[in-house]
Amino acid sequence: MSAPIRVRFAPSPTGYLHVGGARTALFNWLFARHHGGKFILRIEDTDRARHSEDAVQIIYDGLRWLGLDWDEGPEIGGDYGPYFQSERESIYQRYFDQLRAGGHLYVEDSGAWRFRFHRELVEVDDLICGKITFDFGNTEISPDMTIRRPDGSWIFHFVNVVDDLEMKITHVLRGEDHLSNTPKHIQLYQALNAAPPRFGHIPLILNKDGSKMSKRDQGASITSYLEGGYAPEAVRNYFCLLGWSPKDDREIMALDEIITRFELSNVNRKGAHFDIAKCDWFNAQYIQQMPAARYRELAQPWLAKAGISADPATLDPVLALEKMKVTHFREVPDRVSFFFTEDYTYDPAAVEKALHKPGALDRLAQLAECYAALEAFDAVTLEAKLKELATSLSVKPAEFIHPARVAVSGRAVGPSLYHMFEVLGKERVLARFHRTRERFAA
RNA sequence: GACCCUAUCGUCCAGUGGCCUAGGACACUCCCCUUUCACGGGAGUAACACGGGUUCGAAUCCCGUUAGGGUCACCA
Repeated sequence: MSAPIRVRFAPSPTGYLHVGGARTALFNWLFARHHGGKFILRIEDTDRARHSEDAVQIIYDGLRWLGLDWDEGPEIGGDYGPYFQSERESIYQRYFDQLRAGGHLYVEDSGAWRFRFHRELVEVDDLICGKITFDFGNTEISPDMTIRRPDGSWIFHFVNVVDDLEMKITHVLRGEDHLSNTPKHIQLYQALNAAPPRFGHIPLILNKDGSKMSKRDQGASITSYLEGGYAPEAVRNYFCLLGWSPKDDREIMALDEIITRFELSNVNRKGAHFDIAKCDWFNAQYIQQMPAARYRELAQPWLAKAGISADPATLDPVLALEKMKVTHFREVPDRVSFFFTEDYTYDPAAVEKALHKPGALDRLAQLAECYAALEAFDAVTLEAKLKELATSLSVKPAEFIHPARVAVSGRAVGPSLYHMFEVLGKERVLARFHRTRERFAA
């Protein structure tokens, strides 16, 4: 309890960051932040052939996008580096020699080094799963494990333990897939005359149907969220609730509240099935509640990609119009594109239904005339005037509304008509009415 | 195959022996709001895997079965 808490996320640079890995990183980060401890990032690149700059970058990008800043690790430094296993050769050699001197190792004919595992009962006191006893007493196959290949390179189990030891990791929070390896890791610590850290195994994330989540499955890769138009705060909130619960019915929670309430004892032991629909709901909720500046910030890259750029004063009123309807930021450009060009396209079905109706173009002319006389051009006035006009001509407001919507946006669906008018402004609205009448006359 | 973990609505969670004719959320259906599309509000469908115990009483404790997952690599 007295030693400062140190946890780590130790991914292998495989070219993508799996949602399960990200969630493991998140829980480690939450645990560290909750206890005022350190969160360390270590890159496990012993398999040198697979190491690439891009692969490492994907990990950094994913973690940073989720807001998981590391206190020690690549690009940050720290007192226990280097933080790439490929650069820790001399450390491994030292521990290897210690193990060898202690008589814990033997060589195979191939030249591979194996660690001699004691065939006994090993108890793991897991922070999440509780006390678990592994019986290696009468197992048929050898529990011994290779720790070094004939070519001198190191195997995961060994370097992982050595690094956790060297980096003074106090709590190892990792995926449940490592639970069965834990007794072996514990024996490695014992052979090294070191006290093992505390372990906590987090249940895995599966597909919604319960199958294992692989790279291609929807939502499996963190990159897919960056590219899918998600707000990181929303995705992070959803991930927090995958396997952890505050034990009341709160779901949308500020990060501070989650940090305060995050306890390992509240982490579930059951594997979670991933549901992208709920993740989408979180995203929509966050977007709805988002301040205009943040909303603009997240929408801007998507707008830029669609060739739309404008200053905040112009952008914000337009963006506000559709904010309540957006689920993913990628939808934004299409929803607002007609505000930024006079060359917007007309949806044929909408034209057929609203403009090719007998008298539709006349309604447009009448409404234009009415609006042209207006001083104020705000939504409230616009609505009142349109309804007044309809009443005076004894027609339904819809007779005006539908043609006007298509005239001004080219589509049958969109923002509230009057607010759309207001944002567009009198001049552009009247011009669009006029242009539409000319274009679809006769 | 051996060892280990798990088991409440389709999904995520609540429930730690009586407050449970099992609660919330997503999704789905219907209604209201809205002369667009959404948001929002309301209602509804829907679960304690099975079998034995323990107990006055079990979703909650124990055992077994079944099912799912994981590990047994010179992958991490």
